[in-house]
Amino acid sequence: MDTVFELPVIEPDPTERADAARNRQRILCAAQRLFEERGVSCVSMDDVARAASVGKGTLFRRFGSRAALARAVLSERERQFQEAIIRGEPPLGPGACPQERLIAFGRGVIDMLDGHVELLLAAEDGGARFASAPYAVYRLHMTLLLREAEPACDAEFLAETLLAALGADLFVYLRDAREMPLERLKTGWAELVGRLVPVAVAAPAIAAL
Amino acid sequence: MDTVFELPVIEPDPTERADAARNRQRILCAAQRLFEERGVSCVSMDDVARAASVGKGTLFRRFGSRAALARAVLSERERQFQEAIIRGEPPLGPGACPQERLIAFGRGVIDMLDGHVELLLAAEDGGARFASAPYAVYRLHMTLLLREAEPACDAEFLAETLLAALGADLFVYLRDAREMPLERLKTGWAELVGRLVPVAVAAPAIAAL
DNA sequence: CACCAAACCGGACCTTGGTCCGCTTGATAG
DNA sequence: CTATCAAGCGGACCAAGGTCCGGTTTGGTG
Repeated sequence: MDTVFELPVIEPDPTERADAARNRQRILCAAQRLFEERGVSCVSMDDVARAASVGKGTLFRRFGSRAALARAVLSERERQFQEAIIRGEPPLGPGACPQERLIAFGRGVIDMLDGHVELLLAAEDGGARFASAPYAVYRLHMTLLLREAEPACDAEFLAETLLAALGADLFVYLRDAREMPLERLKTGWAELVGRLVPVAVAAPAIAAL
Repeated sequence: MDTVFELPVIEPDPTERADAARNRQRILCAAQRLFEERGVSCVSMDDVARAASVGKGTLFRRFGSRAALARAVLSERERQFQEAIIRGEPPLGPGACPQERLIAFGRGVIDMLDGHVELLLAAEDGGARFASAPYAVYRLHMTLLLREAEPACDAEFLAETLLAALGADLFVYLRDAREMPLERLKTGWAELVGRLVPVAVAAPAIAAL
């Protein structure tokens, strides 16, 4: 029952006018630079517009919201991570047993969080999290793995709740306020997954492409 | 190893001036009324101030932020729930085995969410969630139960991640966007807990829907 | 090239959460 | 009762995300 699915690649609308494309690039570069220079939370949308020499209207026309801009800046890394999940090496990619893949997935997300919390926090702002394309991919990925490992469980629900444990807001709280070291978070994730799904005894069934 | 602890009761500062107390009441009443009438998300802080015949400065002086105001409006129900947890009847209160109490706790939270999502959403807005007094109580409660049921686990970490599964934003997404019925969420929670911690004595295994 | 409609641009403008600060008032001391 | 002054008050003000719309650009068409 393994579904074939295309990951929602962000294809750069070919009918986009030249000036629009140029402005998109300008905005993305300016945003990335400013975010690195001053920290995401210290950069306003006006700042970005000004740095990109573009009107505020243009900025919002292109990206719709601050969260979406953050996502756009992250999109390349996000794409790489998805690639590693879907076609990469085990244990992250296909080949390992579901439990191992789930654990590897969580470790990967935690690493990404550790490197780009601010950006991810901005990207998940408001209700933006659940509506985002990456979230849909992660959700599907986890659902399939859970279903494979434990056909009797409510995989969809468990996937959502497990993903909640990998949210940026929780991460920043655990890391900064509760001062839990990265390793503890990763070990904790592994423990969580380990208790939820059994280790696969033998044959890793299908390689989900 | 059950720790005695005082729940952080919100004691109404006795040194508060008469006019201050009167304004607090006015604000709380107005807020509650407006929230019910028009829905939390359709009520601005200016609206509340105006309805309470109070300056905006006063409003913020008393409650500090929108999230804090929402929490204040919720505080009575919150207090009742805490009371039920700490001194109430089993399985929510003491007396039942940890697993049963954890399941009952989740069901209770889900019921509260179902009744007051908007308010809880506002209360958890921003990073306000993890800093709130109720969160600290829930966290402690779950940590103690987990530790009791499974001394070898990282109870603190697991408590945080399990609480993430009971967040208002996730709930509203699952209920409204994913259209999962309440019963499914409760059953899912029970399944999650059931897989994480063993049953105390004789055991009805999980009845996965 | 001349023309046109659609797409795009930019910045003025709106809303809203939150801050500031000069004025007012309640409680207490004398 | 009056003096005193910290606590409280209120509304002008600010920042920042997001919207609107009149003017401009682009790219295709005759």
